[in-house]
Amino acid sequence: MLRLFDTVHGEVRALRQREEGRLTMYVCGPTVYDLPHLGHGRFTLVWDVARRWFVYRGLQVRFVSNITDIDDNIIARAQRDGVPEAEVCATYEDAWWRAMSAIGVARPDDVPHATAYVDEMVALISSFLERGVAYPTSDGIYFDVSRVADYGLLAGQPLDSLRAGARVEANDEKRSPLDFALWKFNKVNEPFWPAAFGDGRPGWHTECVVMSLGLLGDGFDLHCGGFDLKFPHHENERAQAVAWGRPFAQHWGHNGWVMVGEQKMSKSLGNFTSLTDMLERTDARAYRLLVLRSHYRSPIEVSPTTIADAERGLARLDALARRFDLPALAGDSFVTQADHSFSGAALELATSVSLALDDDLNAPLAVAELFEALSRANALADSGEESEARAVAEAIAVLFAAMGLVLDGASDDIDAAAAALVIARDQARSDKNWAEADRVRDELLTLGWVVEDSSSGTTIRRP
RNA sequence: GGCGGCGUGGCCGAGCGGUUAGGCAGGGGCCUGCAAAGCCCCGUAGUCCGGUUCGACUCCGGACGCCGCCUCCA
Repeated sequence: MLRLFDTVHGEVRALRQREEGRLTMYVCGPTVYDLPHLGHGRFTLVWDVARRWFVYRGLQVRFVSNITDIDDNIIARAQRDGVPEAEVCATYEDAWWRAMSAIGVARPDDVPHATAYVDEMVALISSFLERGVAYPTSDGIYFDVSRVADYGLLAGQPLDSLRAGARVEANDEKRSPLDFALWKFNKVNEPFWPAAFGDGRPGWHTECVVMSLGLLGDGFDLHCGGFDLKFPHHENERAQAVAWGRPFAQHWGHNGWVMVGEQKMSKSLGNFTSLTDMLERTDARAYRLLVLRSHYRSPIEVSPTTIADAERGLARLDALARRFDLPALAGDSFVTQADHSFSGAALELATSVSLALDDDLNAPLAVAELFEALSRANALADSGEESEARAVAEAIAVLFAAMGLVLDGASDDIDAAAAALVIARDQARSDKNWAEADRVRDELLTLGWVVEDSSSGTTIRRP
């Protein structure tokens, strides 16, 4: 049984499905006004792993994640760069999908764009105004949080204590500092949509509630995002759903953030590294492995040291794939356990990995077991037990693929010159001409190849 | 001030009331002509102070330290 920590109840509990065998999940996506950073990489990887694992375990998953393409930050960026808002969105949405593709995050089943749902948002806000749940001020329409009895459910504290902690509010027209903008009236030179209550643009919290309920329907199963979205974003989405009279997400999942030194990586602190930059100097799979090696609810340290650490681990996995000539699985497609049957040691491995991941996505434990199995597979092969070894190695590849990590055992393209050197070295070795063999090896190393000998002769590969 | 989380060996990072986490780095060994890759062995950690217990890294209490949310943020 799949179990997952639920933020509302503060405990790991069964992940139920509204409809048996089908899981509906919504993950809050990015606002496209800048390059994605490592934090975006982490949350997308975490929930991509979750999605893939649920699919592996036999669920039919409908995964929805939005693109926020209207927002104050986008307007500010457009004005700064002197280009239309739509161009800012197009540029950074493109960068987003490139990065997602690079880190192997599968495309959501649906990618709603906020601007395509403005009519629905306007209708919802009108109904809130009619019922007195929302009220206008000089700059927009606000939601009256006092109208939702259990406001603060996700924050884990009652309205009063939230209000007590609220920082000084610039807008004294708001009835409560916690009231949030459903709609912002446009200023000069700002994009707007027409509305009876005043032209303008929707607030962020309204976008997600309309899109998630619109695509997944009442009482969908799982709503995810970073911990920092818990409050106020998710709280406010939920408040609107309550006021709307529609059952909302049944289970809430939140992931931990990326730390830089002792601080959270964030836009406001400016201490972020863009995912795009990192991918230029790192195998994207190393970042996935790094993410998998800590629990999704814990903060992760991303530094040159931890990335290098993951890269070396990855190198061992790839070496296994080369040794057993394992096929590359996953990537754009999903792996399901129904497509694989294991027995013996491979079955034991699959079982313990499943137990780990079924229990609140304990990927670090699963990875530990897989690395243990990696040593076992090599040891079996070293002692000549080829078929046993192969069975374990294949299971390792399948189980990593179930978490979206593709092992790369492909051989590199070897040019004619290098191929000739390999032949020369094999000749020298069989002649026991060690000086010549070493000279040829040095030459290969100089050309950037890693040289490995085996009983069947010299093999070379790129580092 | 309110709420939540964390403190594990050189580094990263899990589970568990008593039996090995795992990875990286380091040391020793096997294999190898020498390497590389691979395998085996090794350090035997748990912020501090109390308590519960036959026994605590694991439960309870306290102290200290750190991080986060309460404002846009994944």
